[in-house]
Amino acid sequence: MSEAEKRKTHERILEQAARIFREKGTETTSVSDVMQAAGLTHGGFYRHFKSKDDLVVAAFRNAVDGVLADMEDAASDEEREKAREAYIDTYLSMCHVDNRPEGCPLAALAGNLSRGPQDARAAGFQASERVSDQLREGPDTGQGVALLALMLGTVTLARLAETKDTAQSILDAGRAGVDLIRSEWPG
Amino acid sequence: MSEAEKRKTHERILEQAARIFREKGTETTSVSDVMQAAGLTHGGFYRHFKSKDDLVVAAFRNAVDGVLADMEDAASDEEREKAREAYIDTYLSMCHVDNRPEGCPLAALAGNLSRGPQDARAAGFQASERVSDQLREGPDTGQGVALLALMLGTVTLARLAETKDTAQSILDAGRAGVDLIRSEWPG
DNA sequence: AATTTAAGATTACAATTATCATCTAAAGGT
DNA sequence: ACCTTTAGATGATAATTGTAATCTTAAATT
Repeated sequence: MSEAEKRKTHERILEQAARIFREKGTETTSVSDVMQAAGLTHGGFYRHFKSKDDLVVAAFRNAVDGVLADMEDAASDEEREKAREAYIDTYLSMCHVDNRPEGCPLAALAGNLSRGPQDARAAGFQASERVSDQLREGPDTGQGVALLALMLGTVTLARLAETKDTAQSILDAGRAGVDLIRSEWPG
Repeated sequence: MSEAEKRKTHERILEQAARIFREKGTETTSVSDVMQAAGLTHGGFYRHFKSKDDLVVAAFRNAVDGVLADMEDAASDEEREKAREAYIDTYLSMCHVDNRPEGCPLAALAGNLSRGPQDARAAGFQASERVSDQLREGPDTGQGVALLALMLGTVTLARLAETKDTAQSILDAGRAGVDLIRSEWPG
């Protein structure tokens, strides 16, 4: 196993962890589950991470990097605006509601992180700042925060719905609120 | 132990469960933890509930009844309006951010419920309908949904913050959004 | 008063889990 | 070619947990 091979394995563990944690939650997912998803056995885990808590934070960060890439890597203001629009559309879509493993890490894990260890909560907070910072359109950071809060809450509620129809109507309500906040935000 | 005594015990288990589940989450809380908080040992648990999952649902419902009592029991429209205002103020307060055990059950558990068993998710959905129904001010149910989503998301984000100051600024952003949705909702 | 019932305590059990120790084979440096 | 290191596998350990069986005592019923 070369150095590069190890990095690849490390990355595979991270990515699978990011998926499974978002899908099933961190507490109901065992280290063994993650390693198995990465095509490994549980024993080698501690060559890569200090503890499960450590993995939770690293995987969360990895997931955040993934969903923010398009917006943060935008070269021009035009591109950023386009990426932001796409982000919101995707966020408030039925696809996002159904697709937890690749969806917003905050929508999936914020509740868990905030009652977890310090660095987990800190990672969650940093993520929320990065996202809301990308969402805001003016100098007031509050707009970005309100948008993220509304979007996150909307998907959380939609994921409780029993039918696609009700889920969709929840998404529609969230979208109407987002439009309002984007067009009428004071300042 | 009389019949009434049993009901009291049952209620005590429910209330402690509702508190601890909101505080620490359902997966990191054991049946034993709950029974201990109720001043009992774990053995008698199954005289009261079929399973832990059963308790989770019952405790959640109990918690929802608690937080909705003021609004749903309002006699007049004036009282209801007053209760709604108080609900929103309390919801978007630092006290709520700090006080998970007695806070909104959806803010504390929605993420967990939606990936749990059917009846847990169903209970979460019903709760969201009851809350959003109380929050809306007109015929459009969407407004209530948007308000709940924003408030729930706001508290979720505020609970990630490291300092009271940042938490408060998140609450302020949520409040501004709520005001907007209340004053400018279309229709 | 005698009998039955069941709430809650004690104990037991099987499954799961995070973490560690040990083993192996292959990579990299000598 | 030999030695050292280490990624990953296998296996062990100790703790926790959900659930069930059994026991005890006090209430409800006869």
